[in-house]
Amino acid sequence: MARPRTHDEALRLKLLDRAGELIAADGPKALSLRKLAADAGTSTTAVYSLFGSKPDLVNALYTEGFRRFGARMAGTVLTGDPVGDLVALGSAYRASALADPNLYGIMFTRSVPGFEPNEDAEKLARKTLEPLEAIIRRAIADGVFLDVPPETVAVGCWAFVHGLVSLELTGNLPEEFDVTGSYETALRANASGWLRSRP
Amino acid sequence: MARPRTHDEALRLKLLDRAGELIAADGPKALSLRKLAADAGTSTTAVYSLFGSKPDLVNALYTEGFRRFGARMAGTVLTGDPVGDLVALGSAYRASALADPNLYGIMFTRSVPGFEPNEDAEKLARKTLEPLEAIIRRAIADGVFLDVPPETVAVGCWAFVHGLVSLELTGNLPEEFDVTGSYETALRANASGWLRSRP
DNA sequence: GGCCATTTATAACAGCGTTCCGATACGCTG
DNA sequence: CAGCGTATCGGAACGCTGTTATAAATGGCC
Repeated sequence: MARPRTHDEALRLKLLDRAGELIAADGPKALSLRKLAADAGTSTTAVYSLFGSKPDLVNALYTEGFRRFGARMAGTVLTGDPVGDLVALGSAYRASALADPNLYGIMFTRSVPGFEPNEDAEKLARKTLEPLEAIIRRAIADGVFLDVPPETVAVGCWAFVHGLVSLELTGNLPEEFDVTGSYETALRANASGWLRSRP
Repeated sequence: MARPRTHDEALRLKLLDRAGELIAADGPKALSLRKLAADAGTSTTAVYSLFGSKPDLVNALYTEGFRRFGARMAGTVLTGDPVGDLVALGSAYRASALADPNLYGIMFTRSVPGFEPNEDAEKLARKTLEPLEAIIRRAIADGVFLDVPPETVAVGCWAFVHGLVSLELTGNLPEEFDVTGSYETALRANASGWLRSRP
């Protein structure tokens, strides 16, 4: 019917790879379609026929970011102790964010102006929180956590780690503050707040 | 010695006001020096002699944002009950963010690419958290909270409200999630995690 | 083999932050 | 009061951005 892409899927991957590198190196502001196309040995219009627009390209990065992130979350080994498991999940969350801070910015803090994830990408993003919700539902059912809506607890835990991580990444925390040293203590305190009774 | 500003302080305020309006209306991306200057009836170079650069202008907005924010924080009435007071402070924090979400983005989530607050602005920002730290120091000294470094608790509380608010503002929370309804419950749970013993 | 849709590259458009230039207008000095 | 020096201001230009119109090249289908 029509001319197939001469550059094929290979160019698509090359562009995504290079886009990730540019963002990782100098932040989201350094991602320019012109530079990206030049680095990949093509022209800007190729990006447009492959992705549609810059936000659409960022959407592909967003999706890839959540794929990796979801794998880390799902791969965390759990013990059955709700508080301990929430701490473990929180640690994996931070490790994931620190491993690729600029990708984290795209995924959670809208660091690329004008980009909004599409519906599919958002659905994938939401699915990565399933391990968290499973732990909480179980803890409530077992009578270990307070009997409140599970989403309230899940959002509370998520907000806590997201807040800590994003304050850290944006440099809002005082320089002398030792995040790594306080992180688990704080995670444990936050999770303990949902316990029905103190251990 | 030199020619004083013909436009005086009046233009400076006019520019800042209009800049705030532009950002409030269409987000940080809509703040263009050209449009700003045109709206104020002057030219872009005036902005440069008054502020130095676009980031410097944003720094002025940042400072103004923290001035208002600090006033709200300091104006919160406290009762002496640590958990209740932390909930009250957290509510004031969210109210402040919802009142001017785009300003909140400038202050806490680096929503303007290329902007970094200068030292004075950062010092002012840090001072707005003093009411929070006072409550916590008192609660630890009174033996009501766990005996951990106060900064750990303060950052933990701050991270929690910041996380919740920023997830809400960036639209990352599921649409059906009722933030207002869960907010105080979650705040209370988070603060309770630091209690030495359950009430 | 020729049609046709589609990708591709070149170049243009509109916008951005910033800077150079020349003119202007003020404060200080004589 | 005159004039110099200097900071400010408006207009135009520079180099960059995302996006798009135009036109050439290309591979599948009849």
